[in-house]
Amino acid sequence: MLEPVDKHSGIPAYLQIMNMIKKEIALGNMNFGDQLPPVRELKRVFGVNVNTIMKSLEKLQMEGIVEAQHGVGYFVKNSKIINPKVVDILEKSVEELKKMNMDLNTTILILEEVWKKVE
Amino acid sequence: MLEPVDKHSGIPAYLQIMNMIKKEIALGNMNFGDQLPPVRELKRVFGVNVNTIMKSLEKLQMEGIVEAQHGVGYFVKNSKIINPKVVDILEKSVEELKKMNMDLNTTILILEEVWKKVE
DNA sequence: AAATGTGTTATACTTTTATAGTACACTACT
DNA sequence: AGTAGTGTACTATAAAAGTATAACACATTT
Repeated sequence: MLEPVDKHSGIPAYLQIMNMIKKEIALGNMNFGDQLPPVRELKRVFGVNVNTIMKSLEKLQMEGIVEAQHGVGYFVKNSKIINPKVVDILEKSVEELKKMNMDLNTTILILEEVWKKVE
Repeated sequence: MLEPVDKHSGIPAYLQIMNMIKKEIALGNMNFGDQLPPVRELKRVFGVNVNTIMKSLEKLQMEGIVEAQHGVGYFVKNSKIINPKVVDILEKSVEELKKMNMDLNTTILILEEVWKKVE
């Protein structure tokens, strides 16, 4: 689930953290009302400084995805779980793409391009 | 094709530039042996400084995707064009995903997760 | 030889990202 | 009241990313 940040990816740590938390919520591993691990725990899990955690959480709060309660903790505010069918669709596509020796990065690049054009 | 960098995305400019060039090559819009636009032109197109362009091109060169020729230009060295079927697969998936009101960012998050698990 | 177009390098500066450490404030519980 | 667990705020420091500007070096054309 929550893994240490990749410090060599070039992507800012706070963005990676935001994305991992968003992913957990989208996949239903964290649900509305759930309490997030304490900032000191998150700091340990992600392997970054408290300030970096704070920046991620503050941004997530601005996006309305989590909510802070002083002295208590952070809570999931967003209830938008994705349709399980989404995972099915992607699994089938990924199976085919892997057979064609596609790598993840290139796939994402093409996906972004296709996304602009479709519809 | 080549668009100005998004300075508010949080993704470093040199990474965005690398990705756009990789995409052009993967889609077959740039082919083996083709000359890239001059650095001063790229600077104009992407809306960044020459040094940022140089950083992107040097990294692409290290990855074996382009090659520099001093005083002449940069050339595409990589010939790996993707199978057009890849675009077909993704187009169909994107159509369905858009019907379910999925957004691009969430889709990419789930895709990364699915990529790890499949096969 | 000169001019032009190309890549290359250097310097100084600003902003963003991240680390580290410390202290403070609020809540829940006994 | 006290204490443990939580978030919050502040300062200082450093590293990375990007900008602005200028000069330099190589290749091609005239």
